[in-house]
Amino acid sequence: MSIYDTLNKEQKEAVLTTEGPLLLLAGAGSGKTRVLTHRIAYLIDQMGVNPWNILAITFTNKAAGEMRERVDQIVGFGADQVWVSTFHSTCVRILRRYIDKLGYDNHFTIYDTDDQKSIIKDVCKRQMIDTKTLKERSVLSAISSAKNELLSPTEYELQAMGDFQKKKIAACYKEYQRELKKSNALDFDDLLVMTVELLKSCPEVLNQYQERFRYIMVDEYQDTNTAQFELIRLLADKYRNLCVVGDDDQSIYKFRGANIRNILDYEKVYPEAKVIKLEQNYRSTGNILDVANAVIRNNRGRKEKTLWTAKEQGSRIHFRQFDNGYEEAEYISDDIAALVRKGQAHYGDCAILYRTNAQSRALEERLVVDGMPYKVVGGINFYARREIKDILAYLKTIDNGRDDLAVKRIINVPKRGIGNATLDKIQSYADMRGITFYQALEQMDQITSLGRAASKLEPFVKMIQVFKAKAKYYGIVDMIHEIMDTIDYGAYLQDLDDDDANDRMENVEEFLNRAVFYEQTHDEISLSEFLEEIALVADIDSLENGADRIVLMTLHSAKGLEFPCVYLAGMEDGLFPSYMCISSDDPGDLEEERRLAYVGITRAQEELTLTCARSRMIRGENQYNPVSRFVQEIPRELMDNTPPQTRAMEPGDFRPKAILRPRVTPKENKPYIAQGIGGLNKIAGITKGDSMETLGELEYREGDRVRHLKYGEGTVLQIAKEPRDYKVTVTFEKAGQKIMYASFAKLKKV
DNA sequence: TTTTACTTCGTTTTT
DNA sequence: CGAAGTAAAA
Repeated sequence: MSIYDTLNKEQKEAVLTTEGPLLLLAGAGSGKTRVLTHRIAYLIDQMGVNPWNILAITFTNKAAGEMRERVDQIVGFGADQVWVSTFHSTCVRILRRYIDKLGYDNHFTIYDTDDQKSIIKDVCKRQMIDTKTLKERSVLSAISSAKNELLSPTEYELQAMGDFQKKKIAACYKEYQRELKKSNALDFDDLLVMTVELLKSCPEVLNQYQERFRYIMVDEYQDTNTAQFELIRLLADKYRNLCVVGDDDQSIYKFRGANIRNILDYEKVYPEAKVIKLEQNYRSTGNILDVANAVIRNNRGRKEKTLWTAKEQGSRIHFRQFDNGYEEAEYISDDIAALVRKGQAHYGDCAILYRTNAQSRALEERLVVDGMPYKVVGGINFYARREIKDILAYLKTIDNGRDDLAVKRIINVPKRGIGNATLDKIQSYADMRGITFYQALEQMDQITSLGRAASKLEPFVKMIQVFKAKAKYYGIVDMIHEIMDTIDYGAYLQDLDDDDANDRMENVEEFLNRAVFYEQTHDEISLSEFLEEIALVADIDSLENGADRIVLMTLHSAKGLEFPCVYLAGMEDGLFPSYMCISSDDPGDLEEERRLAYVGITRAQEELTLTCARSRMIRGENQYNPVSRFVQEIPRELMDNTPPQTRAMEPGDFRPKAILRPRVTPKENKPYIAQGIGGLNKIAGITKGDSMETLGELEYREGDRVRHLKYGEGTVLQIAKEPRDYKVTVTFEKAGQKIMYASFAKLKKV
């Protein structure tokens, strides 16, 4: 009995088909990850393939991590040699080695969305673009789409002939790209574009990677865009051992450039391709599957397949309509509480999915009131938070002085009296000389126009130089401490907004934890590498498996996950499907939305509940929406409740009730912190289940002698109780007086 | 240069 | 409604 005997017929065939192009049409829950990992094992153990020659590509770090783990479990020897990674990390690894061939410095930085925005803002200003008619966001998304389609600025310009608007965008694209290059920076899309360009222009590099990656596997193939497709095609061109796995019914990233044709036309590009369909679902009950099939059936232009299950029919799915979003939230919260009470589920078995991130708020508020443990995935990215970005900008400046944006961000943080006027003077000097902003700073005595401002700049430059020198032998954690102490960041945060200071400090602490984790898990500590790993994290990556908490996330984030109990909230026409795509003239938009519904439904293993509200607060006003058309597509006999027919709104249909419920913001009263990214939900010294308000006792009092890791010994001058932490003032022998947070400072009584 | 008060605008979805 | 950006005042 081998590990391969546990596979069904189709799965087994997929595993044994090792040579040539292979398209795996894997329906939801059909065990595709299992097939992929077993296929890798089979290649290594049975076919004698060198693990070194295998590449497995996923979209998120989480997926990559899981695959890595499972491969490790079943492959006897050499599993760590298999290259398992995301598209973006793969590209970064290649570019770090060879991007100099494209005229970039191998030490490039990666710009995130915020960075992109500030660049494009500048560019638009210089191009004299009226941002009322042509918004920066649209320019940016046009550039992104162009890159996804591998269109260079010049090619885009050619295409724009005669189109006034497009010509403007083309000009922006060109200048935007020039700016990025000047800062030796790449945006997310560039990572792919540049890698493709590199492989196309350097045959010897291409050949090297073709030889290395003789067996290639791509997960979630339906979500690949043209650039990703081209990258894969190039790499696989020599040996043609390309196995792609995907489900056209789960293609939900068109807005991000995903090209559904990549999967639909796979057989045209690879005529010799073998196609295997995995249609047996191991995840959901028969009823849930029937619901999913009934909904997706309404889409045209899909590869025909019908999921089936050997599982029992299970209970009917649930449908409930409420007067407003608050009652919807209350119901879901109560329902989960009841399940848990009856012992039918754990919190961690339950997921609440919604269309837009904004919907999480009402749900969160309710869960907080009811004291339910939960965790929100998504929203504002952890690394996009102000306090984290500040520290990151310091690190980037120290690591790579060419990152103008980072330097400009921190030059007046904390306030040094350096304003826009000064910045502009330095920038124009830099432009004149063709040097970077930081280089201009270093030679500021040459900039005569600066006048008195120079005296404010000098200490800043000195400080960075000291940091740079220390960075040579300091670890990352030490470096962060050093920065924070030098600029007295805690005081700065408090000055900024006393209410938020605590939250922000917690985030900083979590950031430090990650730095510690990085140092512990890497033999060679490199600041650049650390910054790079951070740049490529997605929200979903943080979702840890073990925690017993209700998970809240968007339908998009939920792809690839499964839960015993799933709640789909906000099933209303206008919200889901969104108003945007109902009014769109492209019927494909609605189909994509329907696929999203399909993804949502197929996340459920046992119980599925659909909820909606008659009225809902959106953008500060009440909206009245009918029940989602996707609910109407579900046969009545599969539901425990009959949804009201969708019909046009008439006056007097709804009686909007005054909502008396006091609004509680999660911020003031949160048993579990709900923040963008996982792992965040711990506060030092407070274990899960504790309420934040029950502040632990401190082991020292005013007047006691204490020891600090960095400052050494001192005397506690004052302890002030704050909502979630103690603020301790200590006079240190060596370092002098410092004000710090107890949970952060980790003071020890002596 | 910094702070404050007022206006505007947005919601899909994110590696 | 709330965040974020802009104009005016200090």
